[in-house]
Amino acid sequence: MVFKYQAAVTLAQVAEAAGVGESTVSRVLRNHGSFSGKTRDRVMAAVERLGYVPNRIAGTLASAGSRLVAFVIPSLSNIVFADVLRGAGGTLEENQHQAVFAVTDYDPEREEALVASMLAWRPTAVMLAGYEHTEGTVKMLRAASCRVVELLDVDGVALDLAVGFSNRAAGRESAHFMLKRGYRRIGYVGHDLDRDTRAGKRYSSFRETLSSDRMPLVDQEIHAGASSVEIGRLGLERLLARSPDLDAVYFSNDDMALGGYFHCLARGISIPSQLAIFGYNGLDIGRVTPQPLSTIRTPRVAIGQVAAQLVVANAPPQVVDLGFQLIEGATA
Amino acid sequence: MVFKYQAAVTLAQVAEAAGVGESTVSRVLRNHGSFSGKTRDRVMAAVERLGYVPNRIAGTLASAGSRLVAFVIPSLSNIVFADVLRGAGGTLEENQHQAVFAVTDYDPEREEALVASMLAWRPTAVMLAGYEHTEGTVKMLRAASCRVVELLDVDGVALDLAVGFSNRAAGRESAHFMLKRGYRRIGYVGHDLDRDTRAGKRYSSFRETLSSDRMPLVDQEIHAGASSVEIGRLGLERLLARSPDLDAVYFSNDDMALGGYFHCLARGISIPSQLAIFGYNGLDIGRVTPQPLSTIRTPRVAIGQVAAQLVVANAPPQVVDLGFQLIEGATA
DNA sequence: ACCAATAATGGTAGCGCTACCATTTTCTAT
DNA sequence: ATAGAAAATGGTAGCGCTACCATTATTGGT
Repeated sequence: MVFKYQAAVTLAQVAEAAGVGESTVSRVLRNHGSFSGKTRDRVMAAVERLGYVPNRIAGTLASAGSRLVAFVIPSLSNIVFADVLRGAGGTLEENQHQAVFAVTDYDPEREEALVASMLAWRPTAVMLAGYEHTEGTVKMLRAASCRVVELLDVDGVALDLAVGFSNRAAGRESAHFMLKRGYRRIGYVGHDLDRDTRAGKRYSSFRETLSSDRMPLVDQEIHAGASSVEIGRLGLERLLARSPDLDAVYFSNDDMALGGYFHCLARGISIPSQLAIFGYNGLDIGRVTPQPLSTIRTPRVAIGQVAAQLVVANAPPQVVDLGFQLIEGATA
Repeated sequence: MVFKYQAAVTLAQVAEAAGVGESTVSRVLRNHGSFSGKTRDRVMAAVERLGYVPNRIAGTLASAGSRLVAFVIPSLSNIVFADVLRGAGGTLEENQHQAVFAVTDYDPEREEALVASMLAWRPTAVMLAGYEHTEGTVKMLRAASCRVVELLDVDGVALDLAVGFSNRAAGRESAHFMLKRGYRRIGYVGHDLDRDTRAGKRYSSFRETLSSDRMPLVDQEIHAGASSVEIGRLGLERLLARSPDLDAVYFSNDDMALGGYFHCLARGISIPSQLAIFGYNGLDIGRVTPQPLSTIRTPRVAIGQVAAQLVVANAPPQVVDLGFQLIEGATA
């Protein structure tokens, strides 16, 4: 048993009902070209009466642009991408574009497959996270007649447009901050660095900065899977079991850091005197904890907005570095 | 200056290059109908060589279904909808469907506009949050030849398909639980109930249950805007300033409850002996706090999965109640 | 070797719309 | 009034693909 409710009304039927030509209906509906007020009323009345909804599939095929913007992002659970989407969403909508998305789960092969499937919709632009893509993905995107925006990173060579900030600089500044505060036995708790390449860039840059200041990373605990509050808590527990004398820990992001923070609360480890905690992202929740989380705030919503603006304005290829802000909270 | 990279390759060009007819290429690409192995190799070689990407706009217009599923959701920042999308995403992808989405910001008028714009893509299905829609939205959806799924609620009359649980039952069970635990002076901290109608249903049902047990709600603090950890903290602070003798507070969701929890931690209010806290949603973070949050866990990912399955299977109209689970944490 | 199945292939009419051009109607200035 | 410009409208060829039908090549059973 199949559930189809009724055949869709077509523009031709509206034209017939309104007693005008198809092109007239099209002009009225798009408010493009000239037509009289009387005609417009007749057309709109027919549209209303028949419940006509334009078919954008046909419209797109007949004209040029799809006004579709494809987002191929690693995860939806990660608030970072939700924020970027939110930022872009508003701007796109104001400019009559529509967002389509697909989730890669941080898998480059899936990204390639999803980009291919997105390109089949002939989007105005494809938005991706970061610079690390498979060869196949890059080839397709180069060949495609659409804009490409790489988000949340500027450390590398962009395909076309890029909007983000430097993850390497974020790692470096975090390290400088912690050293300046006098922490000497620093550890790291992180998640899957191979897949989340931006976290990997922060990590290596953090680590290198410590080393070049002759204060190398004492110990680290890296979980193979995705980041989460729970994994952050567990990671810190394990790290401290091995290296109880750490005086500070750098986390791969705020979710992880929050887990570490909760672990300290539960175990009565006083922050930051016994152990300092530093995160990354600047999530809202980190501002409301009893002690505000020391972290780096990233302009996620703005990244989405700027990316969308560049696309709708068809701006020339460029890299926009929106920077970040170090938040001196109470945990480090 | 306009940036177009190259005109897209068409199926006709592939046919030409492979030395076969257009229909043969189409059959090979869709692996539908019959063709010889030799032909398939020739076609695939040409596809590869030219970098052909099928145009699904054209394909959809020529055939029937768009294989597009439209999500019109209130918010992306709210993890609830991200979870639902994640649940649906996998199933849809396995069945070669694509998710398109738009965000209403809990505004019914925006929902109406967005539904209209989504219907223009002739989606296979439209997924909405809850039962409360404008008259215009309902009219459009009834007239549309696509499936409609209302998510996250089953208290009401569904347009077509519905997948969720009873928010009224959730409010009722929360009240029963708190009464059973012996709390007598119960308060409520919530957010915008007019817009988030599901939170409104939980609230009124919670309140009625208390009243019918002759233990009416003592005080409440309701914030006009969206929910957040910060607003939860602030709400509890204000509520306690007015009614310091409360022994338990019910929050409109876990984000809000977490804010309340942090407030208590910061003020040294011991939980649950001095004040009990009860949330709603069963967010992961609530399990990792020093004291696990008492709350109701909702099957968000499963709701997305089931919704997607019903749509791809073109199941008959039905309401699926996936229930919820009361979590006896340590905060109430 | 011969006929019926069956497999493989090509041609082509739309899908519903927009872009473009041709035509008709209305307006404006003399 | 009347030419000339401007506004309003209609007709129709595609956009790139798929569904359908017609045609040709191949197969197997006798």
